[in-house]
Amino acid sequence: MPELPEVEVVRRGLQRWVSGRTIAEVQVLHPRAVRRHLAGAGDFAARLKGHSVGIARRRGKYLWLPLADTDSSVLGHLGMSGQLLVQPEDAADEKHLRIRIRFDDSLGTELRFVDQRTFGGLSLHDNTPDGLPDVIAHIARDPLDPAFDDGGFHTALRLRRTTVKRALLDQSLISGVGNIYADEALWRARLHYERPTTGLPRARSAELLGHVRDVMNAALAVGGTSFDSLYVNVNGESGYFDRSLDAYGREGEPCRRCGTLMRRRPWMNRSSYFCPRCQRPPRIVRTPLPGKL
DNA sequence: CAAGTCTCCTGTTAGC
DNA sequence: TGCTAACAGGAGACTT
Repeated sequence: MPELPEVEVVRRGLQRWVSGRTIAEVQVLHPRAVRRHLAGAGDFAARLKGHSVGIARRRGKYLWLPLADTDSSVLGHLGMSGQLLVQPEDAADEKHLRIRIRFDDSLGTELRFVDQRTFGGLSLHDNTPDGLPDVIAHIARDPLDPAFDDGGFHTALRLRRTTVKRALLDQSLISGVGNIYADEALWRARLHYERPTTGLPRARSAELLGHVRDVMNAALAVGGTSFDSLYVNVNGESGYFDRSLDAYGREGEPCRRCGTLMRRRPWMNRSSYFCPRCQRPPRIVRTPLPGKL
C-alpha cells in the first residue's frame, strides 16, 4: 500500500536520521524479512556491520542505503505493511518487529523494520555502474525522477497491448504507482481503468502523466496517505492525504465533479474505484468474425 | 515472449 | 456470540 509518496516520506526520514551513521549490530528477528538475501540472515547481519550509511535513495517504491567503502547497498521494500522506524533504543519492541539495526554512536536511537504482513523486506545487493542495486535494474524511472523520459513513456504505452491501469501499475514501464494513485490519476484524467493503451492519443497520455505527478506531489506535501497506523514516516506519524482522495475508497459517495455515486469494481484481485459518468467504459471492440466483413 | 494469473501474509470487518 | 469469508495488494513466480 505504501506507494511513491509514502516511500519518499520514509526516504527523507532515513536521510535525516540514519545517513552518516555507522552500523554496529544487526538483528534479524524474522527470516522472511531478509528472504531476498539468499545467503541468509546471518550473512546479511555480518555484511552490514561496521559500515557507515550513505545517501538514502529511492526509485519508485524501492529505497536503498549505500554502504560506504563497498559497492553495495541495503535495499528496502515496504510491501503492504512495512515500516522503517527510528526509535529510542529503550522503546519496547513492536509486535511485528522483524529487523533491528543499531549504530555505534551515542544518539540513542536505532532503526527498526516492522512489518505485519511480511510482504516487504531488506536485502543487500551489488550496485550497477549507475549506483542502483542490481536486482532493481528492471524497475523503470518514476514520474518524479527528473530523468524520466516522457516521450519514451508515451511510445512504450502505445506499444503495449493492455489496458491503461495495468500499464500504470507495470513497474517496468513507470514505477511508484500503486492502486491508490492509479485510481486517483485516472479519475482526474477522466479515463476508465479498462481503456486500451493502444490508440490512446498522445495528448491523453501526457495529460494522464501530468495527473500522476500532480496527485503524487500533492500527497507528498502532506506527508503521504495513511488509512491507519500502518502507513507512517520514520517517526511513526501518519500523513493526511487520505482526506484528499477523490476516487480510492469512495464507493457509494458522490463524485466530487458531477455528484454521481462512485463505484467499486473487483479488478485483478483488488478493486478499482471510478465515477461511472466521468469515466465512461471503453466501447467494446469486436474482432470481425471469420467469413464476414 | 508478452500478458495474464497465482501466491505469499495477517489483521480487520461484514455477514450469517 | 462465534465462525467463516472477503478484503487490503506489491511483485516475483508461474502459466498461457
